[in-house]
Amino acid sequence: MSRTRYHHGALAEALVDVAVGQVRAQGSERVTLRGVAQAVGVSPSAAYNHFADKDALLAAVALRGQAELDRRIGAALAAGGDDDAAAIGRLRAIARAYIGFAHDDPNLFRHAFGPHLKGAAGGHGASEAYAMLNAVLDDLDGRGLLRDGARPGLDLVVWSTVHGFAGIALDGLCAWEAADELLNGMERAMLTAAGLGLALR
Amino acid sequence: MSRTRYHHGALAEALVDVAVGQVRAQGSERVTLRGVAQAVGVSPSAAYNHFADKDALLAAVALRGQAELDRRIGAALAAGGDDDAAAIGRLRAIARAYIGFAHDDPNLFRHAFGPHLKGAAGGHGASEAYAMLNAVLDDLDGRGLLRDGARPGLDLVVWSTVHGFAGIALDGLCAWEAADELLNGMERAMLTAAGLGLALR
DNA sequence: AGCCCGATGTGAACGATGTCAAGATACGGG
DNA sequence: CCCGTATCTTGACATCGTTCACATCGGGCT
Repeated sequence: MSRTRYHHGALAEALVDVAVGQVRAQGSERVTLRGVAQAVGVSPSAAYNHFADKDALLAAVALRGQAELDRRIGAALAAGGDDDAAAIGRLRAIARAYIGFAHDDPNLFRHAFGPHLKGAAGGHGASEAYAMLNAVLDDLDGRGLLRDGARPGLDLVVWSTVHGFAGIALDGLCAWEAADELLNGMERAMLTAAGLGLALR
Repeated sequence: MSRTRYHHGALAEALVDVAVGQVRAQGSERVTLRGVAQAVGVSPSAAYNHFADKDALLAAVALRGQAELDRRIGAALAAGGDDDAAAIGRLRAIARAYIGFAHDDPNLFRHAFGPHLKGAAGGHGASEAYAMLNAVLDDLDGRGLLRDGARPGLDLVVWSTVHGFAGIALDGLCAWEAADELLNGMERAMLTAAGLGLALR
């Protein structure tokens, strides 16, 4: 088995790599199957040995986008201490990573949550990011930092809020700088007075 | 001035009408300039007398989508009494109308918040829906139903939450039925104990 | 009123795109 | 060593966005 099988070997992977780059740079609507193939150095129809459609290729790009979100959130949680303040900080870190992805990589973020997900992704339990958010919230609850009865359903509320803000800022409907205001408002709503004191310290 | 000026008169409006219908039915990505022109009964190039681009036409469709959102939220607020329970009900009604738009008209909703907004819309103050949300929240605050210090920034939090849930459900990442859970979670987070009692009654 | 000019629409054409069918080519197992 | 199969190329087709030259309507000026 030589390093490159036939002309390319892992053409599928190469196509997705380049497609991710072009989606990042130009937005998914301006990405062309022919353009991706040419950038890889291969004939346009070669792609049809690995993907049924242009849509199938774009679906793979969407999954890469989801993976990038998981990666960013995982990285944001890497550091941090063990006290209450650090627990609150982890929630902020998740939100900042999520919003930061949308801010730094708008085209890929938009595509990662576009109509191309339907074909491949599982339920919302499939996302690592969602599992990490639940762990952080459980931690806050265990520390008694959440208001009474606030925990059930809070994962969905927080996820929706952060995801929604990212989309709204992405559409230019509000300024990215409003993220601080959003996080403060979120924490004011979900934390006890003690937790709030820590968060605003 | 005859009823129809030249062959059509208000061709621009007719094109947008048909384009809105096709976006609704097929999703904005599958809408074709030629198809819209043919449905109106006009040559493809005729559209270029009224729109610079296909993108310009789609931008007009996006504005129609925003208007439809305003209309739905306005209609949801039409009825309702004057007591505290009705005030809380109006917040729920806004959220349900917003999510209902995404549920009933997924393609138009998605397009209304797509990249085509950048060209035409103003800041987030431009949306009537946003103004109505602020009025409802001010009313709740005036009635003392909001937790201490919760009002500043709450508009952005609520808007983000509802918008985010709509997007997440639209992507199939969670069930539409979770909307109830979301609304309960939101109210648990923002309302005082008294308000909560009313909301859950 | 009658002509003229601008607004509006038509038709044909060009380049680019997604997709497919048929043939060529290289890799890996017998 | 040879052959089947997976892989890639070539060429073609229909469709799409867009443009250009031209036709046609209709209101305003004298």
